[in-house]
Amino acid sequence: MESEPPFRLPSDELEYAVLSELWHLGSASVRQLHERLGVPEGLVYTTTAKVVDRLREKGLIRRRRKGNAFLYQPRVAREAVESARARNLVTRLLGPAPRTAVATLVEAVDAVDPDLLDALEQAVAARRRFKHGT
Amino acid sequence: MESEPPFRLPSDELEYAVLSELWHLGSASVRQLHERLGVPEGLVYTTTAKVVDRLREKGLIRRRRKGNAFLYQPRVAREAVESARARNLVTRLLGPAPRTAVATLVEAVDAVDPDLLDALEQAVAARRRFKHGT
DNA sequence: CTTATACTACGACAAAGGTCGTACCACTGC
DNA sequence: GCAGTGGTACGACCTTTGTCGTAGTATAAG
Repeated sequence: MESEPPFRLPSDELEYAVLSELWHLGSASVRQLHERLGVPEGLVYTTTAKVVDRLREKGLIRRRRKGNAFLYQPRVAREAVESARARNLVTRLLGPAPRTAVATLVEAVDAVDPDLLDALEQAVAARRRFKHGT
Repeated sequence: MESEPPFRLPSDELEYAVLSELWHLGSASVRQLHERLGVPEGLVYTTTAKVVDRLREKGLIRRRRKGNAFLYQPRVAREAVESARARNLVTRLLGPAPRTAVATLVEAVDAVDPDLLDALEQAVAARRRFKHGT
């Protein structure tokens, strides 16, 4: 049993990237976020600002004034959002044939980075230990 | 090296579900697809038809006349699309900290169905054998 | 106080997908 | 041939996200 999370998931890449950056930095202005994410992506300042704004609408971040600007910081735990996100993606992937899908998943992980096969194995083992230890 | 796939990925749930059903059935009319997917979802017939239409626009399925209606069938291999889809999702999930993300991924899989931990482990082993054998 | 500068607020538009509704076409039975 | 039934075509609307542009606001410099 588990109640619904009190936030709306950041739906796509840019939103998620901004939120991630905020988790990383702890707190940041739109300017900072823009320099780190918007500029490399060739975006205009107000685009970044808009995304930040929408994250705020979703209750994922909060802000406080700092001089003429605002400083933003996450309002939700990284772990909570990432778990939800992962479950979301995994649920989509696993369909009516989970075992086949799992194989495809492993191949995909391997394709992205072969070293992750080890990480995957270790993570499974760790998860097992965790479950037995509880 | 690998060239881009000659199709646009089915982006979201319903589109993907319809395509999956087509893979399953081999070939089907809109009516059949609607009975299997649209009706359970409480959708109207033309909604299903529209989705089928868009899949055709994307080159994912083709059709031939059958009486007054059409029969549709997949135009792309299930494996190809599913691999691309899996890589897509995995790429999103793994970010700047892949190892952490892998752990989150494993937890998500376990959360969806504990039995899949075994499947995951086996898939990793199978993947290893496959790589070494090649 | 005035002006330049940086920042915010917010409206606008495009693309995708989901969802319908309507209008039109084809076959079937009389 | 003509009506009825079922199928297709397609336009329309809504929501979400990415993307800007513009206008207004607050601060800092002189």
